[in-house]
Amino acid sequence: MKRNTWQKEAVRSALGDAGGFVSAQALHAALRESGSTIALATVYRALTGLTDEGEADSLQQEGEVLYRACTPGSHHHHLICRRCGTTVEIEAQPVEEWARRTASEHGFTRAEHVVDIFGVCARCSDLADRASRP
Amino acid sequence: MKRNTWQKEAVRSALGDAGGFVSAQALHAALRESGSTIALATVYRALTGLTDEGEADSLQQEGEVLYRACTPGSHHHHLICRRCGTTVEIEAQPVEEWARRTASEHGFTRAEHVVDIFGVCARCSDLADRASRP
DNA sequence: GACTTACTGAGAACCGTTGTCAAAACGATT
DNA sequence: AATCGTTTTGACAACGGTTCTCAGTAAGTC
Repeated sequence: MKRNTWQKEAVRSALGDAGGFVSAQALHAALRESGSTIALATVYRALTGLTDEGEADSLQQEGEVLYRACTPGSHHHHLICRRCGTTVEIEAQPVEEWARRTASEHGFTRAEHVVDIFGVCARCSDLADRASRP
Repeated sequence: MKRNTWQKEAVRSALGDAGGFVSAQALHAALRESGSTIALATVYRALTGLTDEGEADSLQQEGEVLYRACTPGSHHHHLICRRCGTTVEIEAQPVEEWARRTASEHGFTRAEHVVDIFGVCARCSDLADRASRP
């Protein structure tokens, strides 16, 4: 039987607070920072659980996996700031259809797709501009 | 000055032969299999070089990086078989535009996107069907 | 409160990848 | 063809993120 522990709740909550995509290690550091004694392995386990249950999305970037609290049960994609990790959830029916059509046109079955946009958000763009042109 | 070695050529050629996305380790194994004495580190270095020069595309899957020989200088996406790695290059102008528009609508700049479709190709589907219903 | 058993913490282990450095070899030059 | 400066290679160590192991802890049940 599945049990509820303060550790799982702490990870869920910290992931929510993060607002964007964060690594397991960053999340662990943040939790320790705020006084928690949670172990790194537990953070990994909790994140895996959340992802399996559809409460979190994950993506790989530069050799590490990033996690984010996501609207459960909804299929969506992400617009992610490369600088600060801030993320916007996007739905795009036309892209869904395009993906399905493209796959079946080539005889592919059981198709899933990865559609993510990486950029620099308005706030980080501003900061960068001000830094380079003072 | 950049030099040409048989090792680089061997990697380029093996990557071409692979036909789909393969890992550095798999490529190294294949090369050794066919009698080459090339070192693993060299395969990694060659693949990094090819990717930098736009002769290969790469993507991350399950904690490892996969490489593929690609049409140089063309922006395209991939339709990849989860079973055998076979890959089809796809161009999709509407998706490009959608990505650009979505990013700018949310104030994001310097946007790049990742758009890949994973599925099971016709041949692998056939094989799976035959295996389960003999 | 006692019991069962899932979960946690600490560290070792794992695995893909990158760094190090002496030896090899490419390519320009003579 | 022999020499030379420099790039590249190969073998292995090191690295970093993630997973495994296992004894100890604690959630939920009776």
